[in-house]
Amino acid sequence: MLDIQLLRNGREQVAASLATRGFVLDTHEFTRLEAERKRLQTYTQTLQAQRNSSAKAIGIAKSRGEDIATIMAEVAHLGEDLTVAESALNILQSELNDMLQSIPNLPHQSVPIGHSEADNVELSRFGTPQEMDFSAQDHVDLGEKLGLDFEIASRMSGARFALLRGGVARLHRALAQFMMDTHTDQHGYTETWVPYLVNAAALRGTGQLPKFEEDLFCVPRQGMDPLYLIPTAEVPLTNIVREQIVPLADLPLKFVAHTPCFRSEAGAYGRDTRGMIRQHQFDKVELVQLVEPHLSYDVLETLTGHAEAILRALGLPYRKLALCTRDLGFSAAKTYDLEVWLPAQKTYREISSCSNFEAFQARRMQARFRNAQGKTELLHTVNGSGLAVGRTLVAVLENYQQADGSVVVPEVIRPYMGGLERLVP
RNA sequence: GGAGAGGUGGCAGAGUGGCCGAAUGCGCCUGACUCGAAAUCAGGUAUACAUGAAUAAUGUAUCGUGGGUUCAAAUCCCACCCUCUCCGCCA
Repeated sequence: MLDIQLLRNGREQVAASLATRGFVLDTHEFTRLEAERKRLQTYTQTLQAQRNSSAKAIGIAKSRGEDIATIMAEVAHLGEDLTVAESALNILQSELNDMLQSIPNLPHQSVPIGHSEADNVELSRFGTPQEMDFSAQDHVDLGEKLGLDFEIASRMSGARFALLRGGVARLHRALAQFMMDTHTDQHGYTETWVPYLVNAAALRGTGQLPKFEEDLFCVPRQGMDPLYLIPTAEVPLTNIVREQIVPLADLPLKFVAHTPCFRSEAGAYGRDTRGMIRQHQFDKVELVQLVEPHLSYDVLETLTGHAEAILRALGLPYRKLALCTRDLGFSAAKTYDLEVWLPAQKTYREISSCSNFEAFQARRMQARFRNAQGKTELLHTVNGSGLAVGRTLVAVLENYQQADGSVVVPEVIRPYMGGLERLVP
C-alpha cells in the first residue's frame, strides 16, 4: 500500500510513475473520494465532540443533583445524526481503502522503463552452457526413466502435478537440504518452519489479496473464514512481523524456510504445460529480510547474491536480469530475476526472483521498528527465492545429463545423497 | 469434542455505567543530589487519524474483534476470535 500522503500531495507524479508499469490511476475518482472523506470526517468528528461534551456535562450535572432535562433536550437529535454520519464515513473510508489496496507499488528510480518482458535488462551472466556432443533431452524424457512421473500424478490430481520416486525424489530433497544448510550456516538466516495455510489478512499484508484471489487455492471451512494455501513462504515469513514493533537491536531479521507452494495458475492456460516448470504444487526455499529503510537496497543486492551462491555452487549457468517497470510484481519496487540455462529449451528460465518492497508490505501489515530516536517507523521488506526447488531439479537433470541418459550428481549434493555420484536409468 | 477461567498501555496489574486514555508498580527518559555511581526525590513516558506550514495547538478514535443498549460503555447485552487449565480423542 502506498502512503496516502503521497497521493494527496503528489497525485500527478504518482500517476506518472504508475503509468510506467501499465497501471492507470484514476486521479479524478481519488480526488472525489478524498474531498468527500474530508467533509464527512470533519462533520462526524464535530458531532462526536458535541456528544462527548454533552455526556460529560450530564454526568457532572447529575452528580451535583442538578436538573438535566435541558441538556438532554439539546442532544436528543444527536444520536441519529451521528449514526447516519458515521455509517456514511465508514462506507467512504472502505471505498477509499479498497482503491488504495489495489494500487501497485511505485517502481524505484533505478528500474528500467519498459513495455514488456523484452525490455528487462540483462546485468550479468555466470557460467557457460555446456557443449553436448549429443542432442539434449528435456527433463520429462530424461526423468521418465529416473522416477519422474506425470501420468500417475495426473490420475490422482489432474494436470500440473508431478510424482517423484527413487533417485529423483532423493535429489529433490537433497537440493532443498543443501539450500537450507547454505543459507543458515553461511548466510546467517534463521531456519523457520511455518504454516502452509494462512488467512486473508496475511495475504493482504504481502499484497496477494485483494487483487489476485484467482491465483490462490482457497480452503473453505464450515462456519469459519476460509484459509488459503500459501503461494510462497514469503507470506508466512513476512507476516512474522505483522502488527509488531521490532526493537532496533533485533534488526535485520533474516528468515529462511523450505515449504511447498500452491498456485492455481489460472492465467497460464496452455503455458509450460509440459514438465515441471509450472506446477500447482512446488517446493521453494525462500529468503526474507526485514530491515531498516536506508539499508533495503543494499540488502536486495546481498540477498540476490545469496540466491546466486546456490546456482554457483551447483555449477548451473545463469543470468541476472533487472525487471523493467511493466514486468514488476504488484508489491515490488525493484526486482532481479535469476534465470537458469535449460539446454533442451536452449534458453534461460526464471529460477529465482528477488525483490525490495520498501514499506509497501510493511504498511499493509503495520510492521514497524523503533528507530534510534525512539519513534516507530515502517520496516522495509526484501525477499527472494533461494531457490525454486522444482526448477532447480529440472536444471540439474538437464545440465548434468550424459549421452546414456544418466545424470551426474553435482558434487556439493553428493553428501546429501549418501555419496551417490550418478543417477542411472 | 466436553467443562471451566481469562484477554486492559513496553511489562505486571487495578478498574462493574459518568472529569477513565485509563490507578499503582516495574521498565525507560529528563532533572536534582553526588567526584562518579547506587539509593533517594521531582517531572515526563501509547498509537493512529483529522484540521494545520508545524516535531505547535485542538479535535476524534483505540481497553481481543465485530455488533447492540444508553445522553454516556474498559465496565451492561449478543456473536465471533484467541490464550490457559482439566477431561476425551489423536500424527
